[in-house]
Amino acid sequence: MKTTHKLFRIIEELRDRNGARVSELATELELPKSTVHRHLKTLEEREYVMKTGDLYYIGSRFLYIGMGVNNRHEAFAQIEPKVKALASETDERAQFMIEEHGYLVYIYRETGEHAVQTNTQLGKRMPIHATSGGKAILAQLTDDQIARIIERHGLPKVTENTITDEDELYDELREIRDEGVSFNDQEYIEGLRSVSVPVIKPNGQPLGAIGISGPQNRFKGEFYREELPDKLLGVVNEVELNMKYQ
Amino acid sequence: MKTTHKLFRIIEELRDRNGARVSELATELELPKSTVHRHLKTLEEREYVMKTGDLYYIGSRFLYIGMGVNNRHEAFAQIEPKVKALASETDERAQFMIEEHGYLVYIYRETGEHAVQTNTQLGKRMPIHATSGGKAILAQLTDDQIARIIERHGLPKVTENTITDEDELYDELREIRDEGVSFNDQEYIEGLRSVSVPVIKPNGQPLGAIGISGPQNRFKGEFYREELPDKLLGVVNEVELNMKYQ
DNA sequence: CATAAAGTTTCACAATGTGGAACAGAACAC
DNA sequence: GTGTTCTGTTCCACATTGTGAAACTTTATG
Repeated sequence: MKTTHKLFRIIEELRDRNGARVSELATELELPKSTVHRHLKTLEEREYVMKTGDLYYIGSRFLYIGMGVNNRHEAFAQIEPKVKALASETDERAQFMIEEHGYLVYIYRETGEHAVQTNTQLGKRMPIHATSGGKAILAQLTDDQIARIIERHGLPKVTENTITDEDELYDELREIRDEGVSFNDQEYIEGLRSVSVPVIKPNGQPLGAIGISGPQNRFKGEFYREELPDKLLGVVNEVELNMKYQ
Repeated sequence: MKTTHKLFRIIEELRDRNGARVSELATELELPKSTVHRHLKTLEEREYVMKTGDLYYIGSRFLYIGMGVNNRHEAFAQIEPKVKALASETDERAQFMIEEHGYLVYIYRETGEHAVQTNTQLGKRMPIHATSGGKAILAQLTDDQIARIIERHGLPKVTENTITDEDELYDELREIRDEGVSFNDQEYIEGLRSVSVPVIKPNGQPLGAIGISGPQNRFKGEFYREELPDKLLGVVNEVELNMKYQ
């Protein structure tokens, strides 16, 4: 459907700017002004876009639709407060992530008070093999499913530590499956480490992962290898039990 | 654009369910199965929708687009941590709201630890005349702008206390303009009170409002009438100064 | 194993979106 | 003030694109 593809190209371009004018979008997307104008007008009519003067902005209607991801599973509702609690207990960044279309996506994210930070990253996609949450989820999938994701996205190198070898990845996933915990040692950002634990549905399929991330100078030794994993395993265990017997 | 309208009807219906099948949407929206199917397939191709089995779900791509509202103004970035701080200081619910298409919309919302609550309401629209934030923003608009909003949405009664009379509303708005603070005494939900202060851009136009809400048994006396307004005015003043001299 | 109900594919048709061009309005320079 | 050059907006003939009934396939149900 070409009309729909054009529509989303416009929406995506609009999202990444802070306010855009018709002709700006038209030249950028190589579409006639009249076409862009018609699409924006329809979006405005539906209240998915806001216009002030000649500038168009993404409307909060998208935020409302986006919050619909919380309807995907009842367990999401109980996970959010648990993520908040983790963040305030550890004063580090805690997050809940899911896999979607072969990416890792942030659904909730909370940072301890001492490093207050924005929610801006919600909905952001990450390369699944370069994150602890992503590996935690991958480890719960069948070899077939894993292979399909690798085929689709490859194993692009992000930092020196990123796992780019397929066999190495499978080895690590086996380890994660055994331990129940996934670590990330600067595989996505230099100096950043993280721990994640997969949340598994009663049917055995992964729902997502809960994780904590922080700088390598704090994330080391027993705290990193024992304390944080234990904390996460406790929380996830609680979530999984509630899913079974609610 | 009929295609786009159909598309968003499908998206909106999908958002309000937890997982929907093609025929379910088709009968609900009175559209042929094949049409719904084609739209969903395009959405899935663009990764705006997720399919597991025969169930379709809203994809996190919408969340990503929705977070684009934060690009609307640089000041949003500094407001979020301030809202968090307000929530943890008061242990009540603090929020940042804007006006859009004549509605009041939640952009950030944080609740103190003792009443941990979800973000689910982000992007939700409220009747502008029945909220303290809405009235705070309205008070900053011209009579013309106010009239246009009232004409569009009316002044529907939500509770016994809702302002449904136009003159009464204008009186209250004048008072808010004088005091710089807006109160809501159970005009939207019985037993719920709130205080809001408008955030005004250097050009005199309102950016939005920051507010705190809570139950009437705690929100009374000096705390409600003096302490909370003072706290909010302090925060908003800081934000407004930063906007001027950044 | 038969029946029903769902998802998917197909295709002829026309309704719908397209985009060039013309028009209107604002900003700017001279 | 006037001409120029940007915008955004409107128009319309055209054909491309989306439509939906029907056929087909797959999955669930009795």
